[in-house]
Amino acid sequence: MPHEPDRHDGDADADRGRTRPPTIYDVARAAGVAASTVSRAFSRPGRVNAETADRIRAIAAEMGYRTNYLARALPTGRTSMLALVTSDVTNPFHAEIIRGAETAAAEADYSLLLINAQEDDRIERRNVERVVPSVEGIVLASSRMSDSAIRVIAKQRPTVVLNRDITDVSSIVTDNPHGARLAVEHLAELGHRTITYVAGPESSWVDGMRWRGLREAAGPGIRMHRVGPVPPTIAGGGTAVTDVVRSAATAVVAYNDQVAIGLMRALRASGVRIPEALSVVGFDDIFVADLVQPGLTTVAAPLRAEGSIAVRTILSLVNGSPGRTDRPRTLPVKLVVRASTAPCRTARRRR
Amino acid sequence: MPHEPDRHDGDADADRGRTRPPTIYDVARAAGVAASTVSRAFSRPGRVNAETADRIRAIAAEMGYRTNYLARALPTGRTSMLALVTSDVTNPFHAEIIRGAETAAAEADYSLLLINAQEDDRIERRNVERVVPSVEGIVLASSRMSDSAIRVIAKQRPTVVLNRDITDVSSIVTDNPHGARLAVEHLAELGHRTITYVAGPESSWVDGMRWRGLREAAGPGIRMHRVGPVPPTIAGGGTAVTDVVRSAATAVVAYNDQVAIGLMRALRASGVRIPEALSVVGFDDIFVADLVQPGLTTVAAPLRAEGSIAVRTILSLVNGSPGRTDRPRTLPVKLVVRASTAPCRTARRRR
DNA sequence: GTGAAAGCGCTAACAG
DNA sequence: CTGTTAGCGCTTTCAC
Repeated sequence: MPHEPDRHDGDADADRGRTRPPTIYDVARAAGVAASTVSRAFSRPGRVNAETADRIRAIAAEMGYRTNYLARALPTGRTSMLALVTSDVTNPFHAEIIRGAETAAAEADYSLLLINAQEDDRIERRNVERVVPSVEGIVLASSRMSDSAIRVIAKQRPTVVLNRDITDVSSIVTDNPHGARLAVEHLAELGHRTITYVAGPESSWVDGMRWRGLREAAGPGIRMHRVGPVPPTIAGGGTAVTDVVRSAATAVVAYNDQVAIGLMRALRASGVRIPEALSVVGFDDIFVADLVQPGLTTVAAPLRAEGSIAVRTILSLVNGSPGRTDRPRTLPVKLVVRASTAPCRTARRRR
Repeated sequence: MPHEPDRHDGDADADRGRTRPPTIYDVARAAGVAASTVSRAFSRPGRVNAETADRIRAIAAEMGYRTNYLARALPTGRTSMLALVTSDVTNPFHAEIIRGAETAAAEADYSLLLINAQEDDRIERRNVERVVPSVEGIVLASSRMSDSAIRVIAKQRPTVVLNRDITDVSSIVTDNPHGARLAVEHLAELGHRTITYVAGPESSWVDGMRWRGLREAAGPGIRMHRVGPVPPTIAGGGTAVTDVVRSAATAVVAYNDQVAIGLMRALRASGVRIPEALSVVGFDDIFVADLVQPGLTTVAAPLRAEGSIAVRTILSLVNGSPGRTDRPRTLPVKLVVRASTAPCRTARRRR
C-alpha cells in the first residue's frame, strides 16, 4: 500500500474507492510554487506574500486539501491534540470534568482525545503509550496506573494528574479534608452522633483523604465507624447495606455519590426509610445526585473547573511554563443539602 | 526543537527534563544491527532469526524503547487506533455504546479514541478532520454533521454510522418501528386511548422513525398527538410539561429516556402523579431509567451490542471486506416495563 | 536472514 | 519573499 511508484503524481487518485487526499505537493504543483510555500501559507501566513497565500489557499480548498496533522506532527511535535485519560468515561463522575476540559481545549483550538482505561491499568497503559506520540499533553483523571508508570509518561509529555498527588507531577485536587468537615458538621448540627463511612477502593488516594478528613472532623462527641471497602459504583454501594444496618449509625457518609445511591436503593429495598431512619451524604455531586429520590445531600466538587483548569495548565506547560509540582493545586468544595439528610430521631426523642 | 544537529546520536537525551524516547536507531546501534532488523523484530517476527529477535527485544525493553505509533502510521497507515465520535460523550445514552465499542476494540488490540462533538457540527468536523489521519476507521454515533460531510469522511477512512441512514455509508440502527409498536401495544393493553408523543430534534433521523412508527402502530382506536420538538435532554423534557398537560392524554411516549425523565420531574413538580394520572414511556433504556422514581418503562435498545458491532464492522472494513451500504443493519429492541406505566383510570371507570 | 536506501507528508534551516 | 534540501521515526522493497 505504501510506496506507490510515482510519488507526487496524484494520478492514481481513485485507485480503490477510498480516496487518497491531495498532499501539499499536489497543491504546490497546481499553484506553481514550492511545497514549502504552501506549507507557509497555512502555518505561517504573513511569512508569505498575502496574494500568493490567498491564491494557494483557494486552490487548496478547491482541491479538497486538508493538512495531515499526523505528518505535521512528526517533524514538529505539534498535533493540536491533547489526551484526557479516564478510568471510565461512562462514569458520570467524569462527565463534568470532561465538559470543562473540552471547553478549555476548544477555546485554545485544540482537540481533546478521550481515552478510556476500562478500569484496567494494563489497558490504560497500552492506550496511553499508543497515544502519547500523537498528543502534546496529557491529563490523567483517576488513573489506575502506578506512580512510577505515571512519571514515565510525564517525562515524555506535559502531564497533569487529577485527584491524586504524585511527586514531580503537576496535580489538581479538590479539598477533601474540608469537604469531610462540612459533611460532619452538617450531620452534627442535625443531631447525629454515630456516623458510618462506607469506604471506596483502598488503593484510592481520594478514599484515604476522605476517611482521614472525616475522622479529624469528628470531634469527641461523634463516633465514626467505617465499613467496606466497596467498589466505587452503584452496585458497590448496594453491597454495603448489611454492614451499614449493623453499624447502628444514624447517618452515613459514602465514598462517593454512586456508592451513596446504590446504598440508598438497597436500604429502601430493605425497608429502611431515608432520611427518616438514616441520613445519607455523598461526595462529588454528580448529576444523578439530583435525580434520585430523595435528592442526595453531597459534597460538591467543582468538577467542571477541575477539567478546564487541568487543560489550561497543560497548555501552559506545553508553551514552556515551568509548572509547579511541589504540591497539588487545591480546589474548593461546598456542601449541597438535599433531602437525604434530616434531623436525627434519637436526638429529638432525647430532648 | 526538531532537527537536532546529530541525528541517531542519542547523546542529548536529557536536554530539557523532557526525555526524548529512544528510537529504533538507538536500539539498532546498541544491538549492532541495522534499523530495518529492529523494525522486523517487532512487526514481522519470524522474518528474522529468532535469537537475534529476542536479543533485540530484550535490549529494546531495557532501553525503554516504545514504538512510535505516529511515525509508523506515516508510511503504513497502521495506527492501531479507531475513533468513536459522539455528539456528547457525557450523555448517558452513549455510555453503553462506548462500553461495547471499547470491548470490541480491546479484543482486537486496537485503541479507541473518543471524540466529543460538543453538540456542535463545526467543532465535530474540526475534531474529526484532525483525527482522521491518525485512525484506521471511524464510528459516528449520533453525528451532527451533514450527510455530505459524512460521505467526505467515509471516503478517507472506513466509516460506520449509528442510528442514521446515509446512502453509501455503512450504518447500524435499532428497530425503531418495532419499538414504537411495542410501546403503543403496551399502552393500549393498559387501556390508554389517547397518547402524546414528545418529539425530539426535528433534524434527528431517529425522531422521524419513532414518530412514524408510533403513528403507524396506533390503530383506529388510538388518538396520537405530538408536542415539541424539545431538546433531547432532561431539561428539554421539562419544557414539554405544559403542552403535555394540555394535550389531555393519559399516556406519554417521549423521544428518549432523558426527555421522559425531565418530563416526569416537571410533572411531579406540578402535582401530576405518575403513573396514576399519566403513564410515561421512554426510549433507549439508559442506566438512569432504572434509577429514577418511579422506574421508567422504556423501549430498550441493545446499545452495547450496537457499539461492539460497529467496531467489528469497522475492523472488517479495515481488513478489506467490501461492506454493505445498501441498507442499514437493524438491531432488535424490546420493551422493559417498570413502574411509570399503569392501567388507564378513565378506562377503568368506563367498565 | 540481513543491510542499504528511499520515502510516507510535512516543516525548518539556509540560501538566494 | 521564495526555492532547495534535509530530516522527523518507521517500514519496505531490493540486493546481497
